[in-house]
Amino acid sequence: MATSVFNALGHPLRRKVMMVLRKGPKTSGDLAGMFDASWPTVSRHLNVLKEADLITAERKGTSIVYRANTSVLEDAAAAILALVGRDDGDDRDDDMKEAAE
Amino acid sequence: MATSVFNALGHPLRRKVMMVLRKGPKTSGDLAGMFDASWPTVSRHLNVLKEADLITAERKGTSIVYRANTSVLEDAAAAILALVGRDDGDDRDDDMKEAAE
DNA sequence: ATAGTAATTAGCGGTCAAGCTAATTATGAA
DNA sequence: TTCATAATTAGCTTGACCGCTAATTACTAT
Repeated sequence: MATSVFNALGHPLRRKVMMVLRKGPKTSGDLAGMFDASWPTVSRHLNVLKEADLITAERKGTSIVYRANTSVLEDAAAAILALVGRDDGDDRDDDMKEAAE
Repeated sequence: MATSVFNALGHPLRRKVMMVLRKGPKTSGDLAGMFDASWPTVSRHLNVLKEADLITAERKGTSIVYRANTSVLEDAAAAILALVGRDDGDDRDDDMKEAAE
């Protein structure tokens, strides 16, 4: 869960998409036109963001409108802050060997 | 810069290392013993975190002590919050086609 | 049905991340 | 020096990611 969010944000173009989207919804074509990458490439980046639940897609006639899902971004920020100091205890202890205390 | 931080946090084991390290410094051996992964594997994960400046390494006799670099985590959280709403204007507009307004 | 536009999916080549074992460096002790 | 321990680096395989072009799906309009 957190993994997919961080990985999604781990690409500059995808962060830029989030920056654009937080100002308002945009269609795939709008976004594809904003970057140097080809349309299919942008489309796949959008899919990565969607899989991470960072954006939502809604068909609007012939276009598909994308919107930022700010609550997930807030969750991600909270997860980092948990790493910093305050223990909000996310992150399951899988593949941990023992109690690690 | 932000890319390396997000990618570093994009692996569960590395987030767990950060969770452990924020409670206090640990040697590579300590950390290697906590996870199911082999020692070299853990070592490389530590290196990824170090490259992202999320941790620091200091030789202490025969061991190497790792410490969390909380300020970088705070920066990462700030970067996400910038994505959420407040415009602290990180993230350079590389590979952007135009003004995108 | 046909044509046109919007967007994704398929497929390809190249690169990079992740895991392992084995080999190597580095330090400390005898 | 020699031995033992700590940790990384080297080498390998597997699988995922990134970017492209070409092909395909989805919808609108005529």
